[in-house]
Amino acid sequence: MHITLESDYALRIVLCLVREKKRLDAKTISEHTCVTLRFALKILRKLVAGGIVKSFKGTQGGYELAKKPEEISLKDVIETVEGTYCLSRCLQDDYECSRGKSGICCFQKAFDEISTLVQERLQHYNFGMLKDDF
Amino acid sequence: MHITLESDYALRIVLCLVREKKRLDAKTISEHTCVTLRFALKILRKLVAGGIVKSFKGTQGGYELAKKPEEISLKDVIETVEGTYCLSRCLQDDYECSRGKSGICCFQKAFDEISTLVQERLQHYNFGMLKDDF
DNA sequence: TGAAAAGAGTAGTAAATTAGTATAAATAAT
DNA sequence: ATTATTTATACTAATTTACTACTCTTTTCA
Ligand code: SF4
Ligand code: SF4
Repeated sequence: MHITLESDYALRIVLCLVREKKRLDAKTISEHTCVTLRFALKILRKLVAGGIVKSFKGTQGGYELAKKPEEISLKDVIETVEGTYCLSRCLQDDYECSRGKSGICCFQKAFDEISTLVQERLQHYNFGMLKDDF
Repeated sequence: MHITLESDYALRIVLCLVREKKRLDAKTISEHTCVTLRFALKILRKLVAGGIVKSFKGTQGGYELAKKPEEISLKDVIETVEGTYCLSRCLQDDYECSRGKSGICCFQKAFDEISTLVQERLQHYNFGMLKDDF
């Protein structure tokens, strides 16, 4: 939902793979990104499940990008890690507003509009654009 | 920083005052908004400190708006409760990125641009516009 | 063929933040 | 003076975030 440290780590990890341009093992990625090995492994699993990176087991294993840098947006990475972005938890499917009234409220409409805007902007930035100026 | 339940409650409280158009005590506000009395009192104090509502002590005391509805934006209320809005904690003044490198990073630049956009939109919506369709 | 080097999966814990409460003090109206 | 109200500080509980531990599986290559 929100952008947490975990998303930030995920972005760093993807950028690391973009820049090194070769298969890297989790330990190397961890060192390059200042994310602990265990946490990096956990995040990498999400990125694999999300189709952003490919993994290879065994000796000489590691991780590679599954797509071209310009095909990976900030939104792709963040939403793979956090789920759909939204400005307020009110917009989450399972959230039930404690105020008794039914129907859509004015705040919700505003939050929804803004969330869409944020998603569009996050979609706009991709790793093809970003790779050269970290 | 983010929009939490507390901000949401604050918005409901302000809208309640906008719609009732008269002095209300905390208990009444609490009932109208489905926010517990104690928590509503706490939020009301922040709104008073932020110049959005005025308080009156003693018998027949309570709270009134300190400004016209159209002069109160969603941003005013949210930032009074949460502090300056930002998309990622990276943008907070005191945050220190754990990655060793210095300088501004590409993600930070994107986050900053998007945060500004969100703030502009939150500023755009005010209680003059919203009061009639809750 | 089996040891070593990787990642996968599940569960757990610790830290931080959010949400909410309790209590005592101050103030204003009557 | 009494009562109805807000103010202030401190506290606790619940939830979420951040991170770790342990065990299992897969792959490579001597
Ligand atoms: S934005 Fe409206 S519907 Fe959503 S939680 Fe707040 S009051 Fe409820
Ligand atoms: S956005 Fe960049 S500077 Fe900010 S926390 Fe992430 S890596 Fe660090």
